[in-house]
Amino acid sequence: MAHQKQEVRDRILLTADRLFQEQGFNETGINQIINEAKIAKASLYYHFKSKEELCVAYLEQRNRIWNEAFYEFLKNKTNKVLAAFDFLIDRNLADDFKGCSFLNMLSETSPEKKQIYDLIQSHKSGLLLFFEYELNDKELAYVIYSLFENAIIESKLYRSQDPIYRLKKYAQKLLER
Amino acid sequence: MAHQKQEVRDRILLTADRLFQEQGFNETGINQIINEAKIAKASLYYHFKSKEELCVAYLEQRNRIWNEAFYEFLKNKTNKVLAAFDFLIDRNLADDFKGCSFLNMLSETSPEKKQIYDLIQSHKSGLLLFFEYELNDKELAYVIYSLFENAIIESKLYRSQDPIYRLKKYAQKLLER
DNA sequence: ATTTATTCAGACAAGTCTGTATGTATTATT
DNA sequence: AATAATACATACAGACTTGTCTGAATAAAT
Repeated sequence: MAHQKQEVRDRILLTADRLFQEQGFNETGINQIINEAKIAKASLYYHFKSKEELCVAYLEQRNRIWNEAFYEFLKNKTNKVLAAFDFLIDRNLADDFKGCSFLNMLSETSPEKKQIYDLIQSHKSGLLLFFEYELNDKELAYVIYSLFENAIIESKLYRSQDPIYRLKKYAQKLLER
Repeated sequence: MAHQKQEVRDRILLTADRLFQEQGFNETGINQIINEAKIAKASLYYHFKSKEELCVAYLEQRNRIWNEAFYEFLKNKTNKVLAAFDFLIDRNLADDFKGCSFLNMLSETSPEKKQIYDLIQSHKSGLLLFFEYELNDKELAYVIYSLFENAIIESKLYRSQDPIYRLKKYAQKLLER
């Protein structure tokens, strides 16, 4: 096998990752991806047999990247639950308030695409699991998780970090009981 | 002015409303709308000068329809805050778990479309205002509002009413303090 | 050295998209 | 009855979409 194989495949995925986040899935065409990744169209279809398959690979990669960054960020934090909210602030600065890639995809796809729904579900389940693990209280975890999710959405909608600060504070109060 | 004017305009909006919800905005073409509404393309562009303008009218109408149904549902309920969660269950049954039209649009548009962002913001602000009015406690209202929002999203993602029941129960506990 | 895997460039198919243009027919207002 | 508003059908422009195909070039594996 050519040693460039991974390189080209990765370049496709990295470019798709960036464009899907910046513009959304349906607003990003195959042609734009191959132009910006500087690869031939035939090379894309050599690695992915359809745009949907590329979408699946994208979500898998996104889940990996997000989790790595998330747990890396929380590494040296004492209160990881509250620190999770700070992570959102960093992300908004990095991606200009594009919001959650998985929720964005959820709005751009349909339940018939089972593989895609599954990946979104498993990303969100993993996140909820984190809160459950940290809090040892499933009910409280689900509430904090909801605040966390809404913090992402509201900060995207208003293009402001304020909702995050505010919801973090409310989360803190709930933890203090 | 022809008395049919409103009729045709309404038929366009009603059809767009149904299709945008069923399939999403970007997945719905102008041609499908005019076919299903049984009107001429020129008639659509007579009433709306672009698809984006149709989008704006759609969101305005959706906000009206949603609020009417919402407050009608809550009319005879004693605990309106908790009843709001029951409203979500009804809506999921009616629209087959399509989720929130405004959040769906949020994922399909960009902040440059200011008018659209504004309409989404004002819909969500109105909803938050409802909770604030009912609860007389801005902090609690924002928390319940977050549970409500996440109830919509999770029930869509898992195509299940369970998240709503669960989050309603947690909301109830928060109210009881 | 030969086979196999990978990448390239780009034409092409077959369809979609939004929006415009044309001309006519119907309806309402004055 | 004359004028203006509305609605019609439909062709068309021009750009876009995903995906296929061809044929050659390069690189790796055997």
